[in-house]
Amino acid sequence: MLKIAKSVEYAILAVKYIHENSHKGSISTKEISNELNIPFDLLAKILQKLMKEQIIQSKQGTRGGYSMKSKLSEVSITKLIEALDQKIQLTDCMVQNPSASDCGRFDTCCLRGPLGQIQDKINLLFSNTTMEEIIQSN
Amino acid sequence: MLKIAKSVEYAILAVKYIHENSHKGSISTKEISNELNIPFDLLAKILQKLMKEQIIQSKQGTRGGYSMKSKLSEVSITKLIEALDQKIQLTDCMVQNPSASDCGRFDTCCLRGPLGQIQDKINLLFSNTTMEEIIQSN
DNA sequence: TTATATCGGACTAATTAAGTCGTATATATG
DNA sequence: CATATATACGACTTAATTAGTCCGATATAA
Repeated sequence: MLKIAKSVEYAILAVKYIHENSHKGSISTKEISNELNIPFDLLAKILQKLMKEQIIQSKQGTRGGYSMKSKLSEVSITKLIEALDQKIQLTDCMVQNPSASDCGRFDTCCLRGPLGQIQDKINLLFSNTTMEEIIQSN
Repeated sequence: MLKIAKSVEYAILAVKYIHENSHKGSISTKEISNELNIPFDLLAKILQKLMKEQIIQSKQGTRGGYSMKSKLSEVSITKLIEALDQKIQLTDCMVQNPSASDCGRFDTCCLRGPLGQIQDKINLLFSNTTMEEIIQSN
């Protein structure tokens, strides 16, 4: 219960790897995949999404690969989560403007209030944790 | 991502219902199932687990059903989660004594530290929220 | 021109979560 | 004491989600 997506885990590990090997220039998906034991195709999709959000930048073609674009201190876990089209959502009815189609018992739902508060706090935990802190803590 | 189990949702709703209808005596699974639109068999299993943990008590046979056993203020969401054999676990490697079989990259895993801290705080959020507060907030 | 990369969508497999079924046991009531 | 109505509990099936794979296209250094 309350698992974060594997793609988010992989993204954290990959960003760390790219940062720590930045002296080498562009780092290929293949290298990261091999070093971190992350399925190549899956990792490729993840890196492409991080690139679209300008967290990393890419260079195509031979000797291509990825390098950091954003500063580590600006890359929160929340930023990674959003880049990967994921979201923190404790229940089906915890959406922006919930309607009866989201919540089986919309009118009498006693969960949105208290769980909403918890969810907000969880969101803060992730948005206040940056890649800089994660890398320093090792 | 980060969804709580439906069984936990149902448990919260059911405990609320049992409490609010305590004047009627024992409340049957059938009544709760009908009123809250929760699948009967699933709800039955949930209530049995809550009973084993003494959150509610049961009376078998005709006119049987469930009534509250614990005080609302003593029933935290964490208590419900545990009664339902669920647990808060952000990643596969966030277990008590992680080994290489839990964590694909055990030695170099940079997630257990920072995510562990977040997980601890999430645990607190759930253990500090009781059914009393949930019911009052409506 | 070729080998090596990223790009990006469609598809499949695996895992987990949700829900169902069957049978046994308990008990109030006519 | 028979019957209807409940809980008890394990096994099983189905649905949903998540993870992982495949394929063809484009870009580019050597």
